[in-house]
Amino acid sequence: MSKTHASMESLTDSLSRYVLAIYELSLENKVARSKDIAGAVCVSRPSVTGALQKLDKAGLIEYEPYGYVTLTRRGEAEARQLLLKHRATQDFLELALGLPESRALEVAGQIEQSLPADVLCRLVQFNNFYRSNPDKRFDWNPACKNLCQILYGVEGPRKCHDENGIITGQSPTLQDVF
Amino acid sequence: MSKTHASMESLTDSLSRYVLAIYELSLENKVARSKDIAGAVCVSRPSVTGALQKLDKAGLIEYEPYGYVTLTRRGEAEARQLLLKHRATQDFLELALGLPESRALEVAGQIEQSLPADVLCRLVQFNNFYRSNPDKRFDWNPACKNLCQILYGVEGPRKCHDENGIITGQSPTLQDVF
DNA sequence: GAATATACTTAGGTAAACCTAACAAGATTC
DNA sequence: GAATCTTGTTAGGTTTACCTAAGTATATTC
Repeated sequence: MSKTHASMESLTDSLSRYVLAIYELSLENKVARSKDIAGAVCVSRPSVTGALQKLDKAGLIEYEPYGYVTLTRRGEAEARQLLLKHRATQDFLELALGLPESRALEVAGQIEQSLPADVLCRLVQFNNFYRSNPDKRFDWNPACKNLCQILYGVEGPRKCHDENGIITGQSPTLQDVF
Repeated sequence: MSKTHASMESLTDSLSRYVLAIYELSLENKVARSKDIAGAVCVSRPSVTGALQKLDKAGLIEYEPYGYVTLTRRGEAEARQLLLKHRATQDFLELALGLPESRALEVAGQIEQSLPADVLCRLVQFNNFYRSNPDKRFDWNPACKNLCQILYGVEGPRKCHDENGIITGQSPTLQDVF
């Protein structure tokens, strides 16, 4: 019988980061240890303890104080779903928006949380179509007009990517034209 | 001279919702009143008071207790940027992912927050390209294979859109196949 | 097997973002 | 102009998610 794990309609952003870390550590090292989770999620060890207690209550991990951590079947399903969201987002950012891999990885981590399953489903289909139809892709080369020219027919204050199509980190001050 | 408004590197998700509401109410009614902001953001009136105090300190609004609220120049710039993020996201969801307008609006509100400016810039360019090149679009019609077929070569547990290409709200249980 | 080091937890605190209940300031009405 | 809304604020509480400092368990070393 054990616990009444409150099932929890949907994981918070914060908790899902822990789930993902546990999943990846388990693949690497067979088991996930609290200290390594802290490292992966970039929080203090006490924060991990608190998160583990919640995840345990929610039935997503198997966990005894001072013991190793493993994902339950439900936890693993959750982790895979998160991973798919991440991958789909990253794919899209590289494939369709032409972001360099490192930046796509960064941004995907911010966006993935807010992808509902129906949108994810379509995004995956879209990516696949776009991947296998290179002729339909938007050409991200320097010859492309920049945002402000396309949108407003005026020269913008700054470009958002350099001559090589690599983003500069500087964004155009959209306020000036919108 | 006045206040040392702490400038605040970046608005929190919550505060930006208030800024947007103030912007839209100002357009409609000339001025924004606390009660209407509460209605627009869907929070209690005390929550609005708290948020206004923070936004005032950050230099984004002009605000005296018991008075009307107006955006400063910086606040207005912030609001326009947020609006652009929202519009770009919604456009993308309809144009590229084929979501119906109402659903696109819903989901855009969740995703927009996490769009950095460099990605926003590219997204706008992408949308514009996609809008003016209908031949390059992915055809979201019922004949298209569903997610699971494309990805894994197997029939999925459920479709994520019905015969008319309208989403059902039901998402496929990706866990089962991924 | 006692001493030390590492790993984990508890205790207690902070900050953001919300809430309800109660009070105060403006605006309306009679 | 006093009584009564309506609106806005303060007071005090909750939850989530983090933190540091200090104590406890386990593992390692001598």
